[in-house]
Amino acid sequence: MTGCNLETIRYYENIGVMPEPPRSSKNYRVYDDSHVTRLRFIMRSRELGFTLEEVRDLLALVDGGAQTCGEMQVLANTHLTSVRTKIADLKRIEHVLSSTVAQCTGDNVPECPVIDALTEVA
Amino acid sequence: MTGCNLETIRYYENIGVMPEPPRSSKNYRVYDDSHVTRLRFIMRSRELGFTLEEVRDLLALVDGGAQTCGEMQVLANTHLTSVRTKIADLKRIEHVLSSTVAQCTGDNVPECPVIDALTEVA
DNA sequence: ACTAGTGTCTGTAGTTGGTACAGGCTCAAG
DNA sequence: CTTGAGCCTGTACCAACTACAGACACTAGT
Repeated sequence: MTGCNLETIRYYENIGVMPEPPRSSKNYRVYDDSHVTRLRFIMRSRELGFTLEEVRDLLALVDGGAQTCGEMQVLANTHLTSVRTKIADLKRIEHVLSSTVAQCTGDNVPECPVIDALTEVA
Repeated sequence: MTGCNLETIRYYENIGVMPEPPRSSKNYRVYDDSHVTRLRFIMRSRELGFTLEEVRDLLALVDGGAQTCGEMQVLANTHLTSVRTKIADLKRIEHVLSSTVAQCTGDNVPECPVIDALTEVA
């Protein structure tokens, strides 16, 4: 239903972000709509790059029943900041790599700007 | 000299990207300039986001003694592509998050666009 | 010479977010 | 009654390190 790997669901149960579902007579896990909703929430959070620790915080607010928009906003903004930091880091890397590769002749010669860039003292 | 964590150097030795250095009489590792150069090469590669597996490939070319600019260019370009993919992914995330957070009132109320965004079926 | 504090040595366990078995039970279809 | 699939638990594995534990070595101060 969610497309989530079965072992991942059990992993989430193990680390406590998914509740232990009731069991059938033969000890099979029996999930209902509430589990599906919760799993989707987790999956969506993960897709947006929240760590499981952050997901735990988000869920704690939701579970608390008294979550406020202000509290959620703080968590989302904190994460947003780290996403922006990662983008900035990767852009720096992209810049260095692309400008270095652009200097390559691509020839069958041992001299190479990429090696120079990796060898030079930063 | 490199600022690299000592245990990380030993880890690199363990996985074979750093050579086993000669030992002193008391079994202490004795490094020389070649080790420093190689470690810096690895550290710089890691800073640019190459995985250790990719570093291994880069080093294999360098060690081969017959590396060509063309071969290095291929490795660097492959990595560059994956960096650009990561940037694109993060930008999508950044967009969703920032536009969602922008709708927050930040008030002390339970209704929250962030929760809605995480709960909605993608 | 003695002691304290720091360094190195090896080896193993922990981290994150899962994935991939092994070995065993259960179930539905043919 | 068999075959193939599903679920169960528990453990091991991946990257790229970090953080010990327990043992030995070295330096400085007394």
